[in-house]
Parts: sequence; structure tokens; C-alpha cells
Amino acid sequence: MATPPVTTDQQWPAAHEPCAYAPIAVTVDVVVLTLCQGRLHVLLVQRGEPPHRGCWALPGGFLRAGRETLAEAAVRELAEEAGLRLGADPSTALGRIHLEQLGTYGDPGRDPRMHVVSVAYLAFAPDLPAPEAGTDAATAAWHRVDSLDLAANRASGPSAEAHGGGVGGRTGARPTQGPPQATTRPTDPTGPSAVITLAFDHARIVADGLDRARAKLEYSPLATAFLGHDFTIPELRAVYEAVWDEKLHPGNFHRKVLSVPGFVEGTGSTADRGGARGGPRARCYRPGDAQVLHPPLLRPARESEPAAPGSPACSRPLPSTP
Amino acid sequence: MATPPVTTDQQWPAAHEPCAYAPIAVTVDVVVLTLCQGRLHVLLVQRGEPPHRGCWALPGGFLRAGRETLAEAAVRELAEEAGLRLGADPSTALGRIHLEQLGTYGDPGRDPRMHVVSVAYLAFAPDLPAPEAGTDAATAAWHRVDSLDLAANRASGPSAEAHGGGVGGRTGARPTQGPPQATTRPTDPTGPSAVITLAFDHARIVADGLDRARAKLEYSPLATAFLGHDFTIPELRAVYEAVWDEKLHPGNFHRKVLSVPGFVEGTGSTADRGGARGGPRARCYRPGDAQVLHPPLLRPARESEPAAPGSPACSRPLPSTP
DNA sequence: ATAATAGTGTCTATTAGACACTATGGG
DNA sequence: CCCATAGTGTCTAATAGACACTATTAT
Repeated sequence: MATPPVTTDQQWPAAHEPCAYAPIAVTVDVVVLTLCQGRLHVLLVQRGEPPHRGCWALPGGFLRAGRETLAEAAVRELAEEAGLRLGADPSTALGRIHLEQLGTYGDPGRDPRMHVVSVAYLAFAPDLPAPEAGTDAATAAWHRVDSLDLAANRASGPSAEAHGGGVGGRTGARPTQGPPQATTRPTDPTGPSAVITLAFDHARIVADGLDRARAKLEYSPLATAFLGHDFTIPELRAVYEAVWDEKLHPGNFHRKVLSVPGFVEGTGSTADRGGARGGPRARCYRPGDAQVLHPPLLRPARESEPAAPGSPACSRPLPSTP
Repeated sequence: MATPPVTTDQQWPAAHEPCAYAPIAVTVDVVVLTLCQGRLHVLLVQRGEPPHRGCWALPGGFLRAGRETLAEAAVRELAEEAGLRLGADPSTALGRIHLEQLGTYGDPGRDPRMHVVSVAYLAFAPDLPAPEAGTDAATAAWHRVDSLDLAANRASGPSAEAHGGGVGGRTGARPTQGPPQATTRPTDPTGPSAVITLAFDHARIVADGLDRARAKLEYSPLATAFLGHDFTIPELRAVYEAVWDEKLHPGNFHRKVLSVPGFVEGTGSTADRGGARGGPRARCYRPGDAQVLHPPLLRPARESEPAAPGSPACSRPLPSTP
């Protein structure tokens, strides 16, 4: 109704003189998840530059205008900042890394320097894909996700946009969110203690990535992306247990996985050794050709709520965006 | 390994002189879905400017640097371009619109003028929320989704990024994708015939939005966002049938909806009239407080594949990103 | 009156999960 | 030897979906 006169079409911001308008930067950040010693880890780099210097942050960088897609930028940044060269060798575990778009974070003020719009990607990598070799990315390290303070920086990013309730005028309350100063001391990369606070709104991005990962294991075969070419059902179960942080029933899990068409297909061989503390050798499998698990592997119902009498217990966290 | 020397941190692109680097524009586009006469429609605007002039496109526009969040930009563009004023009146159906981030599309070449990164949003609106009033947005119109050519512009956007297979070097094949020229003649906005080709890569964005919408109805209560404050179970069923394009069993659907805790809660009243061609008056319900449907309402299994013998038929399209 | 619809009851095939059991191999 | 583990069999409660039936209302 009484909106100010604006052209119907997208008004073009003087493209030929790009400075006339918006000084907005576009970056790509990547949440790379992997399993080390049965624990879920995320790849972080230590910042050497002023905003949040010394803090740990997600690997990422600026999109090269006109020269690459968003996903290509994600792959490039992973190589540059963490020494992960994804597609280089498809025969190795690294060639099988899964990469998908996670969400875009564009609140003004999420970077003190200027308005930065960050497109976040989520990757699943097999165990320890070269823990950042002698490249210039010496500051990259894997961190246990349970050592991160993921409660920080709420009310930003895609998760905050009017999920449950409907849009009320301005959608997200503008966060007062003074970004955390670099007070956090980096700790032992794999150490279980010492909570780490991430730079910018990266805690929220990691939290969204974890939500997405946990949800995707239910209905996609991507758990295999955390493993090598061949794996056993117990290894696959360990992936689920690490990501979901739940103990699963070995027998039922085994039968369930094999009952989903296209999830895994058996190689003829068996594992070299038996279980960690004994037991028969497990059979080996490869990823099947299914893109979706049907029926899905549902997480055991986390019964936190009192649960209405007579009705089954139910409370499953809402997946980040999907 | 042998990566060129690059600073470990995100190299800062001369922020103080924003022109030194990347002339990248950031826009926000919105896929607004609604139901008109039992059919799923999407809101489109007709372009009046050179690239794809005369073509239909998603409402959207440039993010105002430093002045708004991405979601705020989406709400603003909806008001400016389509006359939809979302949060203005929470008591009306418009106050209940659902808005969520869909994905970000940033291939170079998706806009011939410059590198444009578009953050797409997805909205569910109740039936005919003011079919674009006498604002400047005179070119906005609802179009039946089955009148759009959604097969165009494949291999772009978030869906294309290494979904099934793992990243092979460069992630997405760079699309040759010469954007469709403005050859498409606009047709009757609600007409069932005449396939419409969308501008830029908006066909893919709409297709991704539809995938997301269909998936979300399974495990979220968002179907109610297509309806008014009060609704009946048959009306809710009509939403599912329109979005999924499937006939559902009335009796089983009714019982299933009421069995999911927090999906709907009954008001005391009943509908004014009976069914379209007779029948008793249905009871009225409001949205409940659940954010997730548990257990979910699964789509009937589309058995397109031959289905391995002995195993249950299964092929559910992979949701766009989640 | 006729026909279509809202809502409920009931039956059945399938499934998730608990439990039990055998066989295998590490320490 | 002893014990943890891989893998399978079996039982039970819960569920999805098909079908049937009634009561109510538009035409």
C-alpha cells in the first residue's frame, strides 16, 4: 500500500560503477566434520588478523568475482587454508568428501569491518584426511565439537529467520551481538577440556552444521562419507553413535542397515581383525547407489518432555533449515 | 601441499576502498507459495528492464548494505514488489506467513551484467493474500506452478553441489547456461496452459523451493501456514494434496493428524457449511505448538522404480538441501 | 431423495525394538 | 580361558493403510 515509490524491477545498483552502491563482501566458509578416534571433530583455523585475532574460526575466504562458483570457492578455500585437496585423488578417501551448502549468514554487524555475507558449506570427511600438512595452513587443526562453546551468538543466520511463528514486521530481532573479543586462548586441538569460543558468528554456523549433519544421517546414506571405501557395519554404527551421541543397539542396527535398499553393498571380503576386544571379523561393505534412505534410520526418541499421557514420547530437534 | 602462498587468514579485500576488489552484488529473491482454488501458485513479477525484459521472475532485489538482515530484505522486497505487507497485521492471515532461507545461488554468469549472488527465501502464504493491490507492483501475479517450465537451467545453485557423489575437483560443472532470452510471452496468470519460462536461473530456484516445501510438509506443521487462523482437517488435507499432488485417504489422514501431538488444537466451533457437495460440518482447528511433527506424515511411496524383489518399493526424491 | 462428505471403528500386514543365542577371535 | 563382539533368530507392541460404517448436509 503506502510503500515508497520503487521501481518494479530490481533497481540496478549502477553496475558499471560498482562503488556507487553496496560495499558488501561475499565470503564462503566451510564446516568440515570428521571422526577422530570415535569423536566428532570440526576443522578450524586460528586467525592471525585483527578482528578476533587469535580466535579460532571456520576456514573460508572471499569469493572471487566472476571466476568461480560458490562450491568451487569452498573447495579452493579448503585447499588453501587447511591443505585439504579434495578432488585430487578420487581413489583415496579424500576423493569421496561430501560437500553441500549449509546456509547464508548476512546480518550487518556480524563482521565489524563491513557488511559481509557468508555462504556456509558443510562437508563430511573420512578420518584424518591429512591433518593439515606442512602448507601455509599451519594454523589449521581439528577440534572436538564438544569442546566448542556453541551457545554463543544466538539469533543470527538462517536458523533465526521466523521459523516457528510467522514473520512479525522485522523478521529477526537485530542482534546487539558485539562479536566476542579475542579473549579465548587456543587450547590443545584434540583436548577434551577447555571450552573454545569461535570468532564472529561461527559458533552458530557450526551449530547449524551439526544439526544438519545429525538430521541428514537419518534419511541419507552420507554416514559413509565419514569412512573409507570399505567399511564394516560396526564402523558405520560408530559414525552414527558419534554424530548422534547415542548408543545404538548393535544387532538391530546391523539388520536395519542391510534392510535399506541401496544403502550399502557387500564386498566379498572381511575385516583384517575382529573387534577391538575380540570377536569375529566383520564383513566389509561399500556405499550403495541410494541417494535417500527409505525407510530412514530414525534417531531414538529423545524423551526430554513429559510427553502427553497416552501419546508416544516425541521431541526431535528441528533440522536447521530443510 | 603445493598450494600457492596465501595468507592463512581470510585476506581482506581492501575494505576501506571497496572498489579495489570484487564487484559482487548480493540480492534476495523470494519464492512465495500459496493456494488458489486448490492449486499451488507462486508469486512472480514481470521484468521491465533489459536482461530478460518481459520475462517473469521471482520478486527480489538488492540487499541494502549495513542496513538490514537478509530476512528483512526479503520482507521488504515482498512489500515493495508485490504489495505483500507481511507483519503489518498479525491478526490477519498475512501476519502468519512463514519465511525461511532456501539457498544461495552464486554461479558467475547467472546474470549477464555482473556476478550476482542471490540468497533465495521460501515463504508460505494463506490463500490470496491481496493479489498485489494498486501499488507500483502492478506487474506481480500468481502463477500456477504446473504452468512453469521448471526443467530449464539445470546444474546451478545449491542442489547441484556434489550431492550424491563426492566432490571431484571442481565441484559443479560450470554451466554453459546462456540465460534464456526474453522469448517467453507472458500468459494468463492463472491459466493452466502455456508453459512459462522464467528469467535467470529462477526456474531452478522455484524447483528447489517446491522440493523443500514438499519435504517440509512431511515433518513440520507448516501446512497450516497456507491456511487462515482456523481451518478444518479437510482443508488441511487439501493443502497436502495440492503440494504433494497426491490424493490422500480422508479417514486415515484425519486420524493421523489428530494423533500427532501439537500439530493442531481444536477450537470449539465447526465450519459454516458442510463439504462442497454435501456432508456434515467439519470441526475447526488452530495450529498447535509443535515445531516438528513426530511421527511425521510421510508421503505415499511413489513407486516409479521396478523395486528390488522382496524389498519394499522405495523412491523418495531427495529434499533440496537438508 | 440422492450423493458426497466428516468422522470413527476395525482388521491386517509391516515394522521397530527388546531380548536371546551362537560363533568367533583377542588378550 | 574368558569376555567382548559379529551376526541371526524370535517375540511383542506399535503403526500404516485398507475397508467398512454412521451421520450429516448440499443439491
